[in-house]
Amino acid sequence: MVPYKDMDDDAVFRALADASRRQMLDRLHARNGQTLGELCQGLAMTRQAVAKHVAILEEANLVSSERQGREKLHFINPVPINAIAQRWISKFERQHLNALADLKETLEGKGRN
Amino acid sequence: MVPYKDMDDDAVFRALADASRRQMLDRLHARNGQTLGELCQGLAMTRQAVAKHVAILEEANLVSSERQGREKLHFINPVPINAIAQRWISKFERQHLNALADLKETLEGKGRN
DNA sequence: TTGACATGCAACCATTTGGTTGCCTATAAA
DNA sequence: TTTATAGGCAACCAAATGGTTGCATGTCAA
Repeated sequence: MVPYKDMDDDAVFRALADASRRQMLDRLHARNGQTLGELCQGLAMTRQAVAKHVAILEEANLVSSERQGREKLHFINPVPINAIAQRWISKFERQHLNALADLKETLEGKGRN
Repeated sequence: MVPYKDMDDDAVFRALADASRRQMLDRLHARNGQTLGELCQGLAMTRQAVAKHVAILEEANLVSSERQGREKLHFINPVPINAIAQRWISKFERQHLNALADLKETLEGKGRN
């Protein structure tokens, strides 16, 4: 509803704070549309614990899901991560920004030669 | 000691999970080298609570500090945030990467004209 | 229809987290 | 040498977090 505010950031940052949840995002990134059962594999915890993590990822809008028959498919949503990277992290990222600026300047300089 | 591993990521992500700590980083970004007392101003919590947050930021290597007389000056360290942005978030950031690649290609194309 | 499978829901538990208060130490200033 | 200021340390507390177990529900297949 409300456009991106700091509260949304908070949910995303907190969702990303747990290594198991980051691993789930990794695995969804490797193969999108996995079921809850598939996400459970390789994680040393019960299915219910995984379901809770997934719920937190969904609340942060990092994962969306779709019920298909008796299965629930999960899809990663890169938008909130993008938003954080662009609006928050890039503030602290002088090196990257400067490197990009330098690259642009260098190449534009070449263009004018 | 050990180069950047996932355990380091974990400390950084968890340090970033708290809104008060992100605010402290914001404020250090706005003006570097603040004392503990200065960092306390405007935060609705005791100095001791702020000191704990600072300790967490220091353990995550996001902030370094230097004792100067009876004051302790705090400095933001952008390296871990850079590292996360580049190694972890950019994986999910197709748009940004593509935009950067496009820019590079465009400008290099100009250079060859 | 009956059984197996995928998921949901709720109660419960231990540990971590974010905060407090109280007191101590060190340095600067009067 | 007092006194005020900046910070450190430790005990304590409530709430959030990450996990469990037990059971219920919905759907596919034999």
